[in-house]
Amino acid sequence: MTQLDQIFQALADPIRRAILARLALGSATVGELAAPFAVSMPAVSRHLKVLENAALIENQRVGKHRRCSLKVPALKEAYEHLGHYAGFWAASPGPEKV
Amino acid sequence: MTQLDQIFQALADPIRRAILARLALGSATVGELAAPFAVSMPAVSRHLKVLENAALIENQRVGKHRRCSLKVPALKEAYEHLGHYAGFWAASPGPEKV
DNA sequence: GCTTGACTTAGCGCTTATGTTATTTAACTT
DNA sequence: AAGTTAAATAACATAAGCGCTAAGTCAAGC
Repeated sequence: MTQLDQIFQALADPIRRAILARLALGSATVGELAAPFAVSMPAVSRHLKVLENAALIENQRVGKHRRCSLKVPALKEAYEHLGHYAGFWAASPGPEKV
Repeated sequence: MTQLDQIFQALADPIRRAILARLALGSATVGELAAPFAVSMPAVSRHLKVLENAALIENQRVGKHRRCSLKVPALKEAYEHLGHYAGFWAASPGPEKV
């Protein structure tokens, strides 16, 4: 599984995307990240591991908490991959009124 | 599974990304798309279905061939989703020389 | 109308993903 | 030292993903 595979795979889950969106506002602990979701903490812990393996986040212990934060380069890589297709929608306005 | 889930899920496979890259050059039949890969035609057929369900491609029968082509809006949607994070790498140069 | 050619669908096996609860680890608290 | 809190890991169940071969569909050509 390549890096890009892992990144897109990680992005393919709504909880994980929500976690990234939350982290875009600033770092957070695992508990804080888990709170909004109706899944158990272990489930969130594993989502975080998926994100970490994709290099989308990193974390660091702070006392008994673990503080997670966004890791930008992987996001950028995915963005730039899709950017190869940018010519298609740059050329034409797109389906905004379709 | 949301649309965005399906799009990113579809993008998480190297064969499917290669198929999209190929289609970026122009439409192609299923056989043409399958040729470069060391997997069976049914496998490619299912990859195409995944891409189709994600609205990343569409296809149309032409005689006994099926001609596939890129569907831009879904691609754009994924791109724009990641674009929300663009501020992060726009602000700082990024790890190009790290 | 039967065959050929281009796919798709079905059925199977294997691996990966996701969730749960229970247990463990690690670090602060008293 | 014992307890509490934060999070990870283990063990398990279920579902989904991806591959294959074999069989079905459907338009073209003879």
